[in-house]
Amino acid sequence: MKTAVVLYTSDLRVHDHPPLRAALAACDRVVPLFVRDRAVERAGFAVPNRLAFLADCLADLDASLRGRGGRLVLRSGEVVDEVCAVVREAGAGEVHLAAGVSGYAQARERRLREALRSQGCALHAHDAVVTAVAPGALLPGGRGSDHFAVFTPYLRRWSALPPRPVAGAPRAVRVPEDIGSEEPPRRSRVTGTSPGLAPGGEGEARRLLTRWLRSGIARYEDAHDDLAADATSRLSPHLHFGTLSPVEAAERARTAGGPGAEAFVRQLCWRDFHHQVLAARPAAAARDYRARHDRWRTGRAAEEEVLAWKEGRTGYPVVDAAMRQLRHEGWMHNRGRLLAASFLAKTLYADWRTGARHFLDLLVDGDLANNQLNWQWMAGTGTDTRPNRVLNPVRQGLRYDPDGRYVHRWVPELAGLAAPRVHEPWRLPAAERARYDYPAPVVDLSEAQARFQEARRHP
DNA sequence: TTTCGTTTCGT
DNA sequence: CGAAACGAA
Repeated sequence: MKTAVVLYTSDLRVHDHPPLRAALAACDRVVPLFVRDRAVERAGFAVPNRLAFLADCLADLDASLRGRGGRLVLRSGEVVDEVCAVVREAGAGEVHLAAGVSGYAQARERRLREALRSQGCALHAHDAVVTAVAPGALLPGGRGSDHFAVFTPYLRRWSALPPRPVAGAPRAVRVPEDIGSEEPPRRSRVTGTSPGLAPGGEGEARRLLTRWLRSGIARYEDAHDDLAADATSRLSPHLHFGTLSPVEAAERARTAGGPGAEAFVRQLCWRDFHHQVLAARPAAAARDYRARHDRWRTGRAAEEEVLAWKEGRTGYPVVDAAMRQLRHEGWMHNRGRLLAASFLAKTLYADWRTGARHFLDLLVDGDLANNQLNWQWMAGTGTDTRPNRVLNPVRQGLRYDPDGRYVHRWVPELAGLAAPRVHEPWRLPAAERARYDYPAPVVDLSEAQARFQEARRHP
């Protein structure tokens, strides 16, 4: 009787799950294991929004496994210790998991492999579980480089790759009976979550994907940047927790076809792109990918401005709308992320890490690779070789929220003010402006622009 | 085969 | 500015 452990991390599903399939193919019994990792808590990544979403995911995964005759085993502690303990209890000869990209995930895999070897247990890390294409599977032509630094050539190669076949969910999962498990966490017990937080779980992910492909994706190409249209897939939390397989999402989108599908698959490729950058440069999670020698503003004034940004009261309506959506939903429209990030890093000229951290504190899809590298892209320290792009929040508002509906939704103080004026309320005559209980701009745009250009001129 | 210079282009 | 591709050497 052979037994395997499947360590779940960011892959909380039963469909299209190579580690689970491999374990079932090789062994009679499998222990599906999730460890609430103390190291994740120590790093401050176990935030309410994601803990609540995670609770849904674990409950759903447990239910799916029970429907197949198994169950999910839940532990908490140091991940290596807990896996080793379960391996011992189950007499397992192999452990399967999805390969991860972050420095932490890479170290975890290394430490796990070492610890298990001394117990005579093998570790199998599976590619193309967290991403559609494994980091390092595609490399640029010229020698020396271990990753792509430009998206377009990466997309070309990524698109030409034959996709890994999508694996179905297993019919049966036989789990040894004497392996103890903790109670799964309850979503309702998590405090401090965003009121409009989306539900988690693989079932929800699959319903969302089906609905998206049937009725949402068709207008994605035209409307994905329209803040009020809210025409994005909202699949990001499911991709982050792995309740949805990126391989399956891409495959089913390609089958659905059309320009919307192509634009959506392109976003899945962006996700892989950022993962392969982080896998090759794990330090980029906390340090400039390209040093631009920025002297980010510090001190009292800057801190106050950053606080106004976090609280959605910068006086720039579309920025504030985006920041309030983040607080309320634990999610933000992608266009909102871009303009909010540009505002912090370029207009306020505050350290991108401060903004990235705030996003990770609230985003239900808060993903190290996507979040940190998109922030770096916007801050001009990322892979982009043209570091001086600044998004003007007024122009962004006029362009991506032309009728002001997004601002009206999230900044109700301005609900009575029509576009285009809603994007620059400070230009209202003083008497009229006083009717709206809305702050004046924290900084002047042209002053901010000059300050930024000046700082970049003198490294 | 490998290295180097040139051209193109970048969410 | 600098990555990537490509063709010349």
